[in-house]
Amino acid sequence: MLTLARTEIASRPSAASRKSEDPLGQCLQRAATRVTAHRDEAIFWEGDAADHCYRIVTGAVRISKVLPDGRRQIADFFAAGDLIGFEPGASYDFTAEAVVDSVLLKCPRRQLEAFLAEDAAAQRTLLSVALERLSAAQRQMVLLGRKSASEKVASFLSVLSARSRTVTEVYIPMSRTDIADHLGLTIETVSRAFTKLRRQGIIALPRPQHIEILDADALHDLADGACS
Amino acid sequence: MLTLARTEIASRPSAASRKSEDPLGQCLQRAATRVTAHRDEAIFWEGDAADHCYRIVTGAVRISKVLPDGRRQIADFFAAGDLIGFEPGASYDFTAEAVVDSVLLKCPRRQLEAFLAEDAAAQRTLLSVALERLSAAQRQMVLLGRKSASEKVASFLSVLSARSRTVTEVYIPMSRTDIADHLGLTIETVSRAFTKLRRQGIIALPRPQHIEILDADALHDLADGACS
DNA sequence: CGGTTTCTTGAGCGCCGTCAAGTAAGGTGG
DNA sequence: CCACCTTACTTGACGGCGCTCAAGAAACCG
Repeated sequence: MLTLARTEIASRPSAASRKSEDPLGQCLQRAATRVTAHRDEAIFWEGDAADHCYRIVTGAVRISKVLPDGRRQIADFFAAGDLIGFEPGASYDFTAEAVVDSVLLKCPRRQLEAFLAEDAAAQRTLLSVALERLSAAQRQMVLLGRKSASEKVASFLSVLSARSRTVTEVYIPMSRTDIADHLGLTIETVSRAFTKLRRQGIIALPRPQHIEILDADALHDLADGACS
Repeated sequence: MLTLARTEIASRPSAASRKSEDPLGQCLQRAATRVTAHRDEAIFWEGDAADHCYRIVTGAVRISKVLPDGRRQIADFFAAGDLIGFEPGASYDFTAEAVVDSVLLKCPRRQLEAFLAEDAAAQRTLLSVALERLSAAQRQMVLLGRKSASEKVASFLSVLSARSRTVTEVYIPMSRTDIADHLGLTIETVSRAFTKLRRQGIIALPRPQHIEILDADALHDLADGACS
């Protein structure tokens, strides 16, 4: 089936996803079990005991927090190669759910902790990953706090295209609801922003989950807030 | 002078700020030089070569990113004991400025890197700090993306009081502009939110930079989005 | 005490959220 | 392959929260 391949976001060029800098790989290979999570299925919930870490093999995962009245914020999306659920405390402080049908390696936390205690290089890699994510989180804060709806959507597409294998043709695995909850908007506003970008000739939308970037420069300028 | 003591935010109860879990201390003591930064003075700029790390001795520091047209987002505030400027890449990806006159320990990055390579415990501590900050960043994303102006200000005061030595009387070292840029609001909206909390009897504002929390439960409920 | 900066308050507007309807896409069974 | 149903996305009208512009009040400092 070609569908599975198309539903994947390409891995980010982060340290952990490259074979040559993947000291966690051997640990996970030995101690981990293979699990699957179907579309919209939870991998773990915020507040659960953080007993396991997960490495995404195929698919895509969203991590989110929800307010008592249901308002949701998706902090980030992850793809093949990424590690999730390695927590500072005893319990997960966000919920992780599969965006599309996904396969993961499930590794006991104690096992990973023990491995890290003996392998300084692996620990250093994990520190780099954490710092990289912190950097991404800060960019997302600028987006959420200071960008307009159009700029938010342009930024999102910009990041997605950078992660994508094909730069101009980008497949969007997540729903408009997920995009809205990631950008601090409503689905209607996201949809209107897409339409606006299409009318400006910056993107084409052959199908809702399939965009083509027609003017990359304009998209990036808009994303970086360098437009009037 | 009592003023200096009053202008400090109390240190967070993070791992790195406690003496017993401070393996970085000895490294910094040996290799670091003492520097001062006056109110609103930059410690380093986004894009500069990240050659040094800093540990705050006294005072308070804000880290921020600015869009081309001047829109600013303050990602976080730091206080005595906190380490800033330890970057994943070759250059700083945010600007650090003193909120009040501050004293810092300036340590060459190479020195710290070398120290970390030999001390696994210190590295583990740094990983914990990074993960803790990532967790805080995710909470801030919920705030920026999904909370109302009143909820944002209530959350801010809630965090500030948790970090403060005295729980009910809280000193606010930063300006309304800083608060606004941290919460994704304007100074006018921040001011109006303060007034609203005062009229609701949740806080008192004897002076602009000095608040008293009269109803902690109501403040926390509002901060957590558990109100109508 | 005067000057400067910071904070507060007010009036009006605009972006985005809400509510509602319409349209397209996808999946299922005949 | 197509009718049917369900779900997801798009578009429109309207209102409200928060931004903009402007003035006034308070705090801070020499």
